Amino acid sequence: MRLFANRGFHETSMSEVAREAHVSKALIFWHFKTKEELFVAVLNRLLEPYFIDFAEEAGVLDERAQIKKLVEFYLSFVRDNASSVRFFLAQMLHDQHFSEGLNEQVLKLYSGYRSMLVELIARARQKGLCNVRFSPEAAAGFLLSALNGILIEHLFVANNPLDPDAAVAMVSEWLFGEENSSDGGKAVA
Amino acid sequence: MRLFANRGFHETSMSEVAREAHVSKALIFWHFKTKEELFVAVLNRLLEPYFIDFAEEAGVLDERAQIKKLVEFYLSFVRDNASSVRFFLAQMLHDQHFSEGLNEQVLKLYSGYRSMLVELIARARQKGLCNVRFSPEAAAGFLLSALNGILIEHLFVANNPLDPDAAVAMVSEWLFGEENSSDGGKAVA
DNA sequence: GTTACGATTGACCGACAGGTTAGCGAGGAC
DNA sequence: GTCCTCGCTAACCTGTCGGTCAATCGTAAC
Repeated sequence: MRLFANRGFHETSMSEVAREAHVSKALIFWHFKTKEELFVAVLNRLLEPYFIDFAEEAGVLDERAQIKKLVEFYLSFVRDNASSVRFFLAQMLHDQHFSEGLNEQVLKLYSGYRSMLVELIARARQKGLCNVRFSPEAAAGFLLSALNGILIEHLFVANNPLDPDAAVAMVSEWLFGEENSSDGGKAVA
Repeated sequence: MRLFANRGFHETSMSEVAREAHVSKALIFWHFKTKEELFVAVLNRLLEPYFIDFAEEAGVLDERAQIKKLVEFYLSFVRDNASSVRFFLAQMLHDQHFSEGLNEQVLKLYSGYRSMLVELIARARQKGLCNVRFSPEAAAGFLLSALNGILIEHLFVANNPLDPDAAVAMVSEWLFGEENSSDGGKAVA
């Protein structure tokens, strides 16, 4: 996992994997038919932390708090798993047809997250908590774009702290009209 | 260029390059000392279209129009050069220390774009054209995040048209309070 | 104690990688 | 005509790649 994640598929040789794992190369080929098979196994293992049960975390929170928690969760996850996120991003960008299965899973995750957002925003608007003019779908899409933008800025601009709280504050302001004392915009920039 | 851009560094062999170029492999090694040297030459060639002179395009437009043009330009470029953008993104994500020179150049481009945005927003605010509350830096940062978010959605979600006009409309609304008839949010979502 | 079987190994294979080298052929200088 | 250089190539070199295979080890069943 470490080798594949740090150096990618083509730059990692089975001999290296065997050496680092302190087993013979032949043993790996006994457990996994091909290098690709091992790689997709690694992909799936690396993908596991991405599947979390948000329902249990939601609990008795109201929609506004749930949305904020969802956003905060997204950004904290990216912050804490930056290298993994970077790896998957690079993998999907590069071998888009080699890793079709991965693409599929990630897209499922992503659309799951989006639909949660859409539903939450819709309910919030119904309750009058949310004063944004767009449709829930458009608002969620816009929100996701912003989150992804923050994500890639974090990955590329080296010394970027990625402060989830500040971002959540901005989102709150935009979505709920909540004013907050701190300078919300600065962190995103 | 085609081989490296489509398949990446490690998946492209010098023999293939030679075959596609209808020359001998040795000739390539006569012109370029190593495979890496050829690759960075290719990178620089592929990067050329990214350097454009925006000043000439700005002309006599006011700040509001310039900002809109800048945003529209960014998105149109991404739309028209999607595969190139994808390649560079993947390259920078993957070999972040191998392609340090590339990283540097791209970052320079990026910060140049950002500072143009910052300055334009600052001037627009001075003239009272822009009613956004944030500092110009924060506004530009937020805007760039949104643009990057749209970019990666376009790259990953397959059938995503990336309509620059709709995005520009959204930006206008956010930045200048311009209302427009079309449903702006839909395209971004 | 023998058998059976899954786990494990070192030695090995053909293919191909990046890179080198000896030399060929055309053309300008003299 | 001879020489020299430049652009170019076929053939080759060495190392490593993904993958195979016959043989061995450990252990549980009988």
